[in-house]
Amino acid sequence: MTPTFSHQEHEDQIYKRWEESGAFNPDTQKNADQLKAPYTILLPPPNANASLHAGHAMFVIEDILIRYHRMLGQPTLWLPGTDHAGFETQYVYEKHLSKQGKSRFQFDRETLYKDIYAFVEENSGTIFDQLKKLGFSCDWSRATFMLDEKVVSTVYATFAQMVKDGLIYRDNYIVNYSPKSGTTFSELEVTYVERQDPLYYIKYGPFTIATVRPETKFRDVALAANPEDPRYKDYIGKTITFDGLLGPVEMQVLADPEVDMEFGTGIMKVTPAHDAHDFALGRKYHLPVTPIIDFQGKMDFSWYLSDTAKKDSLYLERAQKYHGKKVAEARKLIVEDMTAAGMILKVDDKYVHNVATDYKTGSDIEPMVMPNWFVATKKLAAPAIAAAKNGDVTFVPDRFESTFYQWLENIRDWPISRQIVWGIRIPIWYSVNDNPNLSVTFLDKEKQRVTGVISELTKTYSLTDIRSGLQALRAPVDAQFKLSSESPGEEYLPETDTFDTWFSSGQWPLTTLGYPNSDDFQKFYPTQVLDTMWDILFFWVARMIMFGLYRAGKVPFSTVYLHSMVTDEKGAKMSKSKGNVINPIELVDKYGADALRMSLVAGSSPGNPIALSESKVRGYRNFSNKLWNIARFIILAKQETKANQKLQSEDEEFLKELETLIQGTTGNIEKYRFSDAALGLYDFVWNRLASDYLEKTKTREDKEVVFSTLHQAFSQCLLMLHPFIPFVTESIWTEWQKEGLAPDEMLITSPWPTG
RNA sequence: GGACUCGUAGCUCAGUUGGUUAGAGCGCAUCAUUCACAUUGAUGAGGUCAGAGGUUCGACUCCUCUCGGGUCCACCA
Repeated sequence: MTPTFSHQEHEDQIYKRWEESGAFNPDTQKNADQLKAPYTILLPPPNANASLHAGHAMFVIEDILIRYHRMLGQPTLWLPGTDHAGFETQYVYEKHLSKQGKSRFQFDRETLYKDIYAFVEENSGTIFDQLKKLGFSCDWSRATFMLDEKVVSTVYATFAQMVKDGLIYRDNYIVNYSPKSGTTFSELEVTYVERQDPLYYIKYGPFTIATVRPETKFRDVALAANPEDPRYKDYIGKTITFDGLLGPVEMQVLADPEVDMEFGTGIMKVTPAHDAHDFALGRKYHLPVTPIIDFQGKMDFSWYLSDTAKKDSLYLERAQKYHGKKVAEARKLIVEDMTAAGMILKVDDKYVHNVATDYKTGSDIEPMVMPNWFVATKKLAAPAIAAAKNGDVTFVPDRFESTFYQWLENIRDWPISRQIVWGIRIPIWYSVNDNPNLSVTFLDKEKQRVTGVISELTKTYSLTDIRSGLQALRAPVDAQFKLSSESPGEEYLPETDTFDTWFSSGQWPLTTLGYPNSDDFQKFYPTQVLDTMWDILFFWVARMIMFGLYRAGKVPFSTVYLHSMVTDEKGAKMSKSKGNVINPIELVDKYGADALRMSLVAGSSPGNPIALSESKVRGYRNFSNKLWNIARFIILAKQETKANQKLQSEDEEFLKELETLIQGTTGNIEKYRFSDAALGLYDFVWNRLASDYLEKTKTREDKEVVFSTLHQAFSQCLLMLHPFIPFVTESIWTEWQKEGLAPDEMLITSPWPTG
């Protein structure tokens, strides 16, 4: 044995031996007692084309649990997989395209999908190799990709069931639309940023209204004031007339108690098409929805320009000037014109408000009305709340239980359609005969983009050409549709929207285990622990609980463990822009996987951040070396053991402490106190066993007693340390096997000490 | 605006239902030895446990308030 432990020399071959031994697979795991309850964890699927970051390394918690339960002799399954990460991946691919001077709009959706698939395939696989470097004992034979056939078929079956149960509906709804990304975002994916914008006080006949968005004024459909407001009482229910930039305007004044008398001037305009609050108000009072911004984020005045008959040339000129301009640009022009016309009474330059932005690109979100597929969530949420209340699912740390309720009790319906190609297509088809007003965008034979209404387009193009060049289809909210994974016939065009990523990943426990009839599902569902970071508690964990209960009638896991967020050494969140990202693989190469694993576990507690630093990793590398040298010392001190050895009191006391350690470590793992377990072992081995007992007994005459005590104690420590630092412990075990100091069974499948 | 969380040694953090002189790692200082390990060993310095008040025989631990970080949710045109 070398004087220092060289992780490079051992880690890869140890991993190979574990894998070849069949230990990772519950069907071939040698020590599995099939009569015992299986133990299962699903690895939260990283993006297929991702590479490892420090957050993934935190899944070491799962490896500890898996290895511990494997050593208890349970059939143990840690099922890995990868996510297609719809939006994320398409975004990466688009950047890749733009480097080649191309854009996604040059491809029909089917070709684009195939290209992205190939791209992902080429860039996938590295994440698994990296997880292996960390020593993760996943059953790779069961690895699942989010777009695998078995996943898609289960997702389709769930969707069909939900349609049948009336949980799916189509609606025109105000959504968070990002013109830049060209898709809708859920409430969770929108980031609000504080910003200072001018607040304009605009003259509206007898009133003054305050707004940061003067460009939408042309499509206001009403005014609203608080019924208690004495300033406007007399106007309520009346229609007022005044001159706007595009001619005379007539508008009704509504009374609504939600209007804040304190804000601005106490009277507001109502623009249902471009504001969530106004949309709700519009619904309440049955106001028309009148858009003025299109899906490219440009001003659309065609509603005004289409009828030029009775309009003043000045008005027409203005409308033409604004038409087709980007929102920000149009706002500038409109403010100029309003100022010139004396309509702007005051501008508050210091107005600070929160603006919704696209969490990915940072550009502004436009609230827009569009047809969407929705999941009615109330009925799904109720059983999930009940499951947590009656303890079917518990949270570590438990304070997350209340945030879980808070979210589920206020859950909103979930828009599940995404206007992107990369994902699982919603299995819906529209008959062009039944739906003459389908709006369609496709590439013709010359690869030119054509957009129009299907009843018109079919006069010029064949349906086959439209179908094969299809990019996007927008069906009216009341369109007739057919649910089917395959095309139901010649006259059908497919829905082009895909499911929100979380719609499929929310079914991960069902899809990976083969709901409803596979052996795996019968055996491993429900799983035991779901370990992830708290940031996706709602996105993902809550959805899995809802889907699990909905389809299988049981929560998919009994414990939700919310592991630490890995930060840099100063406690700051790692991010590329800050330049403080620590690459875990570099640390593994330098100090070994064990050292990194210990660093992430020791001193971390669930739900709280954990600071990672190189010096900490170095310290735990030294611990690996310490173990290695204790093992060497014991080999050198090897003695024939005699029967009826007489222990001295220091031996007995030492072994008693070992006993306490075993109980403590076991208890700590069972209670998810991994840091305590790891630090307890660290302290015992280094301080009690090596610095204290080993040093004190060097001069003892009864060497065989000392040897056997040390040998026994250190063996037990190796067993208990194995889930935390598997490589060095297994390496030592192998050396000891050569010396006849360890049994033949590999450490990974050796029995956990019972004390 | 609402909720959660943290504030303990220079740094990063433990401190399990309140109980004797508050702990670890790293860093620092001094010394030792090449002994299985210099990726070592020994010794040591360093904390009014953010502040104030309260409950208690007793508070780092429980309660209230204040100050200061962090996170999440909601969001007023």
